[in-house]
Amino acid sequence: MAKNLVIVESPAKAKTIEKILGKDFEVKSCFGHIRDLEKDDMGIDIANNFKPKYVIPEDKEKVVKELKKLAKDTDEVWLATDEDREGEAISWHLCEVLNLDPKTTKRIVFHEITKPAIENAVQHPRKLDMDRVNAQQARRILDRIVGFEISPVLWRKMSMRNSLSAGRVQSVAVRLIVEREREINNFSSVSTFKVEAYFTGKDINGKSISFKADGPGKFKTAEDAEKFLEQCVGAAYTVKDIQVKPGKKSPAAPFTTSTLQQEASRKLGYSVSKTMLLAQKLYESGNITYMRTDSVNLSDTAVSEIEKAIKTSFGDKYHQHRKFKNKNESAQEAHEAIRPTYMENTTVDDSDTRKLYELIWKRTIASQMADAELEKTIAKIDISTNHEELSASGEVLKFDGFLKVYMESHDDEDETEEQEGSLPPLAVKQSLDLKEMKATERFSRPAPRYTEASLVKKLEELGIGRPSTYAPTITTIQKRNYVEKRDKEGVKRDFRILTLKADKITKLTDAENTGAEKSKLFPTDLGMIVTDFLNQYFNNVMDYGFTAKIEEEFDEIASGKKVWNTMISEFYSPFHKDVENTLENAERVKGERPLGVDAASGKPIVARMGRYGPMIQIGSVEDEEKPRFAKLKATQSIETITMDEAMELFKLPRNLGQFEDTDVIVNIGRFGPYAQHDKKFYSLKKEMDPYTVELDEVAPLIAEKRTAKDERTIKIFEKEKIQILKGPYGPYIKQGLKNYKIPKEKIDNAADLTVEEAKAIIEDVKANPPKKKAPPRKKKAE
DNA sequence: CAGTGAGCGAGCTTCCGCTTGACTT
Repeated sequence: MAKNLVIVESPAKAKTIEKILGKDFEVKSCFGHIRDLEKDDMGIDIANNFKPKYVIPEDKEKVVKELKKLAKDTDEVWLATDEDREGEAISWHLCEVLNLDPKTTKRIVFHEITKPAIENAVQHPRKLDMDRVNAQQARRILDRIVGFEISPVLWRKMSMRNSLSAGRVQSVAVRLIVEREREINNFSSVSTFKVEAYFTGKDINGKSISFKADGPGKFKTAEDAEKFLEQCVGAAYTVKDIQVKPGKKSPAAPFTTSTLQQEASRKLGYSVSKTMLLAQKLYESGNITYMRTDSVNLSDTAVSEIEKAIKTSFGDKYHQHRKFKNKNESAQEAHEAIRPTYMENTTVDDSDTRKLYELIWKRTIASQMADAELEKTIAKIDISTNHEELSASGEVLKFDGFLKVYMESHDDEDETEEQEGSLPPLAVKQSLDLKEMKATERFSRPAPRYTEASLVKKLEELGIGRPSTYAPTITTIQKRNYVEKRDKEGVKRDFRILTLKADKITKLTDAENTGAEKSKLFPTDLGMIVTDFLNQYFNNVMDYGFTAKIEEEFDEIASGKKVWNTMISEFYSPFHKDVENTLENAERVKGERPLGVDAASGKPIVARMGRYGPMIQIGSVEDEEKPRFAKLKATQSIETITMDEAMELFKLPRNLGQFEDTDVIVNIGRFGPYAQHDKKFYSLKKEMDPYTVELDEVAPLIAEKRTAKDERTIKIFEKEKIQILKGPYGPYIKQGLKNYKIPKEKIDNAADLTVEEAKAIIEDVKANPPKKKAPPRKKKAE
């Protein structure tokens, strides 16, 4: 039994630290928080000054039991959880649960897992900081109050009440997406004409050259652009002036959780959850430092390792020592930036995580490298026939510096113009030959829809959410069906081009695809309706500055200037009044939008939310005739659907005619578009539009799927309703709607199974059901 | 697997942050 027990949050960290501290220290992990507010009845005694009721969650009982035992048998317990607010609270909960005296128990902290940092921490223990703990309790209690008081209001006031939720973080995240969508819907694009001139000639060395110059600003109309081109007819062009300016680019800071998620999304196309999963793997295998961090700081040991790596691989002049500071004030900096543990490992063996690792390696090494040096040249070109001038610019890289390994991407990358190339060497007063001059119509664009990663960036800027919650928050708002990630097809748009060539102007119209988006976040109708409701009744909590404001108060609690229950009480009184007022006065929300009157029946048509999602309704339930209903397509929304689009929806179900003497009927069901034939259902392929698809497309699909089904079937025992089927994990047994796993020893000759054997397997599985994730529910209705 | 759409109301849902598991039907 070791004399000292050190408790940290992460088990991977525990292993590393144990090696550093040696045999007198046993290092264990508590796996994050070990207690939380009780789930029933808020877990807060509001009348008793918001006294929290803490319980140990079921999945933490085991680790708590183990820690209790170890703590009892050891001379001294050291609390080494993270230094931030949450970490301090975890230490306090450990005191409470392990019966340690918070006034005397040793509390140590370090921001990096290096030998000097840890040894230094052990030499300078402090005591638990109760002010900081109280700031965390206030944070936790406020979040519980907001979430658990508003969510039930939604259950009462929304006509669709399936597990709706609201919270300080998630509701604001949805609001951002809803408002961006409306901004895009209300955006009217303005077109301008941009002039580009293409020149040919000889450079100062007599070499043939060609380059491009930009026109004088943008023209508002085609007429203005044409007038300018007319003015250029017969003109001579001369280089009037050449300016050369030096420039430089600096590397970005090393990765935090948020910037890692953004770059992995832009450069590798990963979702934020995929990035975090892979980063976790790299962390557990000891390849990178902790991946949930808001710090851009690198340890001194890391900095000198990086320096060494740069100097040996690239040479001394590529190194530049840098110390980055956090822009974000809400950062709590309990850890280092995300970096490779060993810089000498330029890659990893595992193919899944390799790309992400190499990204981290490059970003880290670039952050300590020299600036890239540029030379920007701007040549002004005089037009003899008018007072305007053209300008050509070029950029030359004089010294690559950090660009040798890494270039940060930007969200609007595909929308910016192509990289500027170099400009050929020109002389002042040199004359140039115009090959052609073009005025091209360009359209202004609305702000782009959020990607998962750009939403994280925005949330971080607003100080909302933490590194450990970015990915789960994005999952939650999609799971609640407030937001969905999807692609959007572009639409064709015509644009005009005026060309001046050989002193003649020609006009033509071309077409481009515009507005196509990939993996963007769209609000659902539900998301919009819930957001509008919350904005109306809970504008304080929905305010983008709300979190920043309460964070200031948490800071005051942490520095001992404010008492936590006072802060919570000041928040609670007006908030709870809002809750009661809403329960009493708010109408039940249906999200109705009238579209007009049905020409055929004279009945009103509305778009609205139904129990199963957005739909169109013709007529009302009071009418003698039942109303007609149609479900909106996945890409349509109550807010933007037109009358024509709505009427189009009533064309389903469609009878396509007969195949093998039986009708083929196409419709959209719970699982998407399908065809029905001979009492069987066949999902339509993605590219098949149920509104236009024809029989000759669907019939082969039916035939094909039928044989596929046959191939999947190994054996059928008709009477017992037992099937032996081929699944993605190999053969399995199916009886009724339930599947049963075939034992390993019989799986190779599944085709030879007899009825009796199959029955025996089913009985076996029933008697010893496969273990499921322990469902902590009390009772569940079947 | 492939329907529904009102209102009634039993019985249910819900937050944010800290950490990893145990698993395929």
